[in-house]
Amino acid sequence: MARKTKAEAALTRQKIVQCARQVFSQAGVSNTSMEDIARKAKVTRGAVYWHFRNKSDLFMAVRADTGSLLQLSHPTEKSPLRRLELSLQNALQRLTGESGTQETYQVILWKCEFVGEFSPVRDDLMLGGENFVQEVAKLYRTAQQEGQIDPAVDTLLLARETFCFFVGLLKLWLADTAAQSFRPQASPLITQYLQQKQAWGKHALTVSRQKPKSNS
Amino acid sequence: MARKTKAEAALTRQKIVQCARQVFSQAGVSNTSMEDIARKAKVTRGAVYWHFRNKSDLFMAVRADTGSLLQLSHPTEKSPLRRLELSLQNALQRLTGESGTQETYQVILWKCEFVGEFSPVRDDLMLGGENFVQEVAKLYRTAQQEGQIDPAVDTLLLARETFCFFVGLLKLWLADTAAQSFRPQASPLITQYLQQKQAWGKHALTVSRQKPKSNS
DNA sequence: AGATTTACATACATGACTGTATGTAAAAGT
DNA sequence: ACTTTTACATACAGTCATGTATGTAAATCT
Repeated sequence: MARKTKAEAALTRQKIVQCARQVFSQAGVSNTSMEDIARKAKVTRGAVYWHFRNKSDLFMAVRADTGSLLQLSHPTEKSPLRRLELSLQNALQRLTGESGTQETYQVILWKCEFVGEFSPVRDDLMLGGENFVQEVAKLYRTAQQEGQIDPAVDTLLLARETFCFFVGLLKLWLADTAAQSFRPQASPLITQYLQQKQAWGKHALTVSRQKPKSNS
Repeated sequence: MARKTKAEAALTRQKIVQCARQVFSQAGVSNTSMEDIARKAKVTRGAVYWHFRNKSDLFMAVRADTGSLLQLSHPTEKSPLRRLELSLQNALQRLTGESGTQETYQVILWKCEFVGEFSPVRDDLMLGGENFVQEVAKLYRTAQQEGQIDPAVDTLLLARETFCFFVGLLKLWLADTAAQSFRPQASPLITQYLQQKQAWGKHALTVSRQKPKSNS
């Protein structure tokens, strides 16, 4: 019952966040009470309410504690399409390797209702998504300039398509909790998806070498 | 207070389902009480509990009352890729036109926690998805045989990709409740997505007419 | 060293929400 | 015509979760 030092307090706070994430991902956000979390963290509700105003506040902390999957990695890679693929594959690997990340996205995509106090979270997610789309669009533009993808396609639209694809992929990957049917296919899915994008490049090279196109 | 005839009872049941769907889509499943639904349907909880065992039972009824978006339409269309596009576009149109359909999918994709009694629903959704994937894979196979898409790609994997794309599209479409940013782009997104698939066909034709490939 | 704040644990008040039990009048069966 | 269901409305009991108020001992401040 001795009062904790500042560092110890930070630790219990961190533990509460971790346990909240776990319980959320198992029982869903609405279904877990503050006491469920407290019990798992081996504290009382008093501790939880001291660190967080309410459940949605705690939920925000859980999110803030988790890194975003939707960001480009491998900045040294020079091929834009290859870099995008590595980023997506890396996201999958993080999902597999980092249990906390997997739990958080499990909550976000299957175990949470974006209503009331949680609506801002959805908007925030969409904002992050739009950010990702813009960065991917840049990649696609340079790839287009390098003649790797069809100059006819709208790169911004293409980036949105990729975003849709990846959101769906994440959702289905997380749905396959038994890791039986979908998860093994996820990585080849990404590979083939991006191979198609540059498939044009191969054919276009063959074509343009024999018959240059006129600008439209 | 007069007892209702069988037909009238069926009507109140239907009304309860409709109101449940509306309230679910606005407040989320966990956040709505049986009385919320009863009030909206202008009955008491007694009526609701007479027709449905509990909330999850009512939720199943709401789902059963809604047609699936994930099915091929336009069976007369002979071009497989065109048929797929028409099906996806049709799904979007139904989402826009049929308020009940939109509400149900709003619930499924943003306002529901697939936990406990609701876990079977997720599995059922995935099953329906796998069914859709198989049908789309058939379309892709015939398209491939007709030389419309790259013979190198795995059509089953391609169908899963399309499923991912569409799931993500649905989710993002539904997130844009203001119908401002994403929804206007959804239809062109589908169009461009499927145009890319047959882009290979065009180039391949050009190439093969000038320089026939050898079989590998 | 004393005063003050911190980091909780404990206790309390309150309010949903659920499920069931009971009542009831009319419809449906015979 | 009489009995039995039906289709609810009403009433009741009980659980559970929330938020706050209070207590407290030690850490931190001055």
